[in-house]
Amino acid sequence: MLINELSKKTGISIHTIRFYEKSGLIEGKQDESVKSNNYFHYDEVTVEKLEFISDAKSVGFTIKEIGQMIDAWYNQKYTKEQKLEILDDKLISLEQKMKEIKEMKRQIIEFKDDVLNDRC
Amino acid sequence: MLINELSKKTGISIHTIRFYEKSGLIEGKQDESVKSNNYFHYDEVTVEKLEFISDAKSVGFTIKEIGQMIDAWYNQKYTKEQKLEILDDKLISLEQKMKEIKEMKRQIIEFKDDVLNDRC
DNA sequence: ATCAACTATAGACTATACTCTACTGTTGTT
DNA sequence: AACAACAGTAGAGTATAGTCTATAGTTGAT
Repeated sequence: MLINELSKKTGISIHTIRFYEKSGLIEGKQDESVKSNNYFHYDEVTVEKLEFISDAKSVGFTIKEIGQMIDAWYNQKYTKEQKLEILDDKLISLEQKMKEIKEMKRQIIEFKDDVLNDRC
Repeated sequence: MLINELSKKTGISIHTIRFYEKSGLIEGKQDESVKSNNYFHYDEVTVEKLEFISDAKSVGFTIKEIGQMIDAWYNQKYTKEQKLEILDDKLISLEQKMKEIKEMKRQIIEFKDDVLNDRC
């Protein structure tokens, strides 16, 4: 599919998709047999990746971290051991985020309690 | 205390503290009786606020959102009802973040499984 | 053949959250 | 009095993550 269809499928703007491509997160390929244009074609794996990017961004991962994860899963840039290390690293950071969120919840509930009891 | 001590106590740089002050998150006060300088003085509540800011930032809240929460707790800018609404709103967004993190964990564990079983 | 809709590239612009520099004035110790 | 260490303001610079504009060429329907 071309970029317009990819954009519609994922809900991510064409500009942003191009930005992700420049950042190395995704990659379209050009049809060598067609010489009249240089249009890029994208496959279902790219749709998957973009969905993953959206999810990963919303939990706070940076483009760089997301790129690492994508490389750890879809590419052959790393050895099996390196891939597992990267993914484990991300799991640990998610655990950390979980803890911080729980603590923040506790804190806000305390704030609420103070508001309810006119202690602030 | 003066800004240097505040910085050392909280581990937040003087520049960043000034940035937070300009952004309206914290507020030092000047000693009216001293005319020779315009040094700002900070209290323990400011230390508390800065610690809260650090925590809130690391769970992904923006300066704006953090400002709202601080206003909801330390200031009289909002009515009791508005304060509770703001805090409840933040609790909901934390719940949402938790869900997303759990889903991302599930996803990464799946990736790991694929790596372990040579499915990618 | 024309024209809207699409594609690509390059680069400018924006928002957020800092981070640093320049400059000036104050305080405290020697 | 001198001077390092600290204080303030103003504004420039940086990194991240987009977002938009300009320009030019391509495709497909009429």
